[in-house]
Amino acid sequence: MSEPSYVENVYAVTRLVPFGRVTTYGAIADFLALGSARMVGWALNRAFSAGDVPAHRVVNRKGELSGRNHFPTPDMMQALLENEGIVIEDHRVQDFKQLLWIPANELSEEDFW
DNA sequence: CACTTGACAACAA
DNA sequence: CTTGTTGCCAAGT
Repeated sequence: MSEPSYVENVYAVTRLVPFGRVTTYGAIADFLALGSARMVGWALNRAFSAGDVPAHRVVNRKGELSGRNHFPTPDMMQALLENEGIVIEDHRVQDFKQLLWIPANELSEEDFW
């Protein structure tokens, strides 16, 4: 098997985000301990098209749906999140801090590898 | 090879 | 709220 690229790691972590929860670019970048938040954004850009990656659960550090514009339709991201019970207002996740799921804190690195 | 852009983060003013 | 700065790294021009 090919060695996991940075992009594949981002996909893997994104798939681990629980239903009804969200994570941030920084949280993923911190968990992977390489690259940067920018790389995560770059990777996620292809994520939704690449396969079954719940990219809608990834938001920026303010809880804003910064990537909604990259979905087939800008409304799709919010719709998907609301479908999971997440309340969105003004393109921002309400109770963001509560819903935030940080792999580095909720998950063991060894468990992921 | 040099420069710019990008679903960013974090802080400062 | 906006604007600016620094760090980060790949891809595009």
